[in-house]
Amino acid sequence: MSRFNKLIVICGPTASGKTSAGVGLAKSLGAQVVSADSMQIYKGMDIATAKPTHLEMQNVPHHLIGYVDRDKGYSVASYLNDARAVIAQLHRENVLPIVVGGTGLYISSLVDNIIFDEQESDKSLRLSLQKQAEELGNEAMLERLRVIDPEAASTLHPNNLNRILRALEIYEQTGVTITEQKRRSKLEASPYDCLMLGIDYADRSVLYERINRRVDIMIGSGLLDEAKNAYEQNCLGDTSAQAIGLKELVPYFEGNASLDEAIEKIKMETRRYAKRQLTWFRRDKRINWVICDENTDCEKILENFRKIIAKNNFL
RNA sequence: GGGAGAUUUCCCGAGUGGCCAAAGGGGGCAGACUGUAAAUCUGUUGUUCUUUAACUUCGGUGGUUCGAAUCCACCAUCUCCCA
Repeated sequence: MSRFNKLIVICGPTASGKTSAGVGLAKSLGAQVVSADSMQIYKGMDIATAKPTHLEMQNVPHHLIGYVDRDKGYSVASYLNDARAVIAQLHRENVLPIVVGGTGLYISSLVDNIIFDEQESDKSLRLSLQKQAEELGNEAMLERLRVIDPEAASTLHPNNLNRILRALEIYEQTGVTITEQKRRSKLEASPYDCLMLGIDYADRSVLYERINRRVDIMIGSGLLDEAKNAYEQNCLGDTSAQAIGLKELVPYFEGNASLDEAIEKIKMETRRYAKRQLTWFRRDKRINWVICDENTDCEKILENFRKIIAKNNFL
């Protein structure tokens, strides 16, 4: 049976065990891993972004990890270009790609085959819009959007200036409203035959414990040095600077927080991030969830994955 | 031993007689999400109830008052100051 368009996705919140489950599944299927992680794409920041180590990869080829310079911007559109190319190549080689990651927007855009234009975002236009927003206020900008695109405006809260400006930016740049652009982006059917697997924990506090523990391990593995280097070299771009685990240590480096406070902050932000990921993934009804507790190990997860694959007659 | 001050809902913190289930922030929970997404933003947060509502709550006990988180007395704990 040909696998030429098959795709398995493993998603879930951070620290849920995606990486080892992905490797395990890939090994047993002769598949390869394609990361779907907006931060692991960057070079460096290995510890903060919890990139799989050489050991953890167990000789399973991993794609889209650590290949973008940290000062470079990146976006869903870039990801889709990269991921589609890698997946196409694997399909040509008759290798099953397993997309593993926690960036919901990237995953759903890939799975749903969202089409973005070539259009690059225009920095100067965005700056000028930001300036106008400062002078006129959010409401005024939202009002402006309401005139050109009432549908989009009705879904946006005045406080969400980023989205309001993005919508205005698209229109000024292309003459097409974001609503229309969204409609067009969804016209092409997905080329993939996709099975989505998710990992979650029955008890949220178990996940949070895993997160806390992992942050401690990161500290033990040298997160401080990694963050200090990034801080001193000031080498992060707008996107990579958002990574949790680096920015939270800056107050400590500058003497405005104790190390413990900074570490607590990393844990807290990671927990909150995990929660947002769950909110995103939970609404995707295609995901087949494996619900874990504190005793679930990787083998158990793999067993469940295999059951789901068999039940769906996927391979 | 003497003096001054504190104790508020998960946390911090406002509240000095009714408009207080109690501002604000944090956290928690829920949600949104198409080019920065590990970001950005929203709602909610004593209990019961669908609600107008009712009930319990502001260290403890008792009191003053039509009415107390707010006033008084005593007790407990903590902080500071003088010994």
